[in-house]
Amino acid sequence: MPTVKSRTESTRVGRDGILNAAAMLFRQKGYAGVSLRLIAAEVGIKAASIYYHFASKDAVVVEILDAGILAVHQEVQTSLLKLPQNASPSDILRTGIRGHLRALLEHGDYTSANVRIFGQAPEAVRVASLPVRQEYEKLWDDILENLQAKNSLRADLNITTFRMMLIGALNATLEWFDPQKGGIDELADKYTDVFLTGILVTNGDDK
Amino acid sequence: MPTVKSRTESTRVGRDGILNAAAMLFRQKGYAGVSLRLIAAEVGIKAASIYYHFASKDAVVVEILDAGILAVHQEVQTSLLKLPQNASPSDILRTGIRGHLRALLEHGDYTSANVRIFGQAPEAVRVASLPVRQEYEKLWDDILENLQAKNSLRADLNITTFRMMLIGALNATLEWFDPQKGGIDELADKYTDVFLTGILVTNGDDK
DNA sequence: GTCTATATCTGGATAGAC
DNA sequence: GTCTATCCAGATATAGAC
Repeated sequence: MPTVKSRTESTRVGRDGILNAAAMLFRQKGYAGVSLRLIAAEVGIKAASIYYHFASKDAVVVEILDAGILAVHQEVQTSLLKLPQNASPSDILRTGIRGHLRALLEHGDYTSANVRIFGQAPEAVRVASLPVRQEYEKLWDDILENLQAKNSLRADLNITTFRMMLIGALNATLEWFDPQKGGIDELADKYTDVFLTGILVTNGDDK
Repeated sequence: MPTVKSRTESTRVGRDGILNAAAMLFRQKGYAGVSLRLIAAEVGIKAASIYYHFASKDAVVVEILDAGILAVHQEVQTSLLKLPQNASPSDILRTGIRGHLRALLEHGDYTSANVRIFGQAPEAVRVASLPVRQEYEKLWDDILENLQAKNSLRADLNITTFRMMLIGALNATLEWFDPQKGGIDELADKYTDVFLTGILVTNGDDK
């Protein structure tokens, strides 16, 4: 797995160069749409050279999937840790949502590739990347359960279902988000507002 | 394009049989993961025979994409038309959401295939299926704009952004929904509740 | 660490028999 | 309307030179 440092520097050579190029291509074309020849061409080497660094195409894919989840996990977690102790439930959710969207839409070839190709990858690949995935899900479950225990979230809200709804909605932005038409933080605010208080005009607001 | 009738009967022969088999396979394996040989094997014919019915693999894909959107469109639209004239904003949204989820999760090889492969298909295929897609988006925009004009939705809600959030969230259920663990209508209710009024405990409810 | 060369397989697509 | 046979491009992967 590439180090966070080398990845943010978008290394174009060696092992990390292969992973960076592969992540970008998988994000665009999906699992079966990317060949080792294509990855190699992007890096500037020949396909056979990839086998010096990786045992197979799927070995490359597994590393990209794991790195993608880890990147969102870290972004969300460190954002939350920077919050003051007395942060409100709204602040906590807004910060988590913003962190996820930033990791996905801002510097996210690995994260985006994960969202795009997880569902199409062979069974063995999906199984191999499950543990890292489930840890991220647990991060959100913990956040949400904490808030519910403090009576900040509705008692009848099913945390597991809402977590899947939330992550699904956030990941879906990948299909249409255009940085030209609006910032990530503005988008995070809009999503947070809907999830927190919904879209209905509140009855009795103007009484 | 197959007729609705033959599609619900899951025809296994001829032109419609090819489309049915292809839709099921594309849903599972994505655009590049499905070969004409695989489709043919599923139907019980040889790959070359597909060319009697279709000009190319992408011709098959385009028909599946269009049929998938049309199926959701019709399900949502007819559900809404059955509502009484005095249906509440909540009823309208709940009905639309339930219709979309039913089309997607219940009898939805075409609809599911659309969600899965649209993003991976070649440019030409995506362009070809854009008009039908945009018509469905307009259906939702009309619903939402009507409600906002009646002052039922918050005035500051951006309809386009919310429509993308809504459809994205609904489509994402495809990745994890398991009919063994809960019904579609219950899921639709949970999603509707969150979208309508959010997840926060309302301040002042117990005053 | 990357190359050339190659083995083996599978992909979309076409020609022509039946 | 489906078949067999085939073309050719592209896929993963391996062997061995440099």
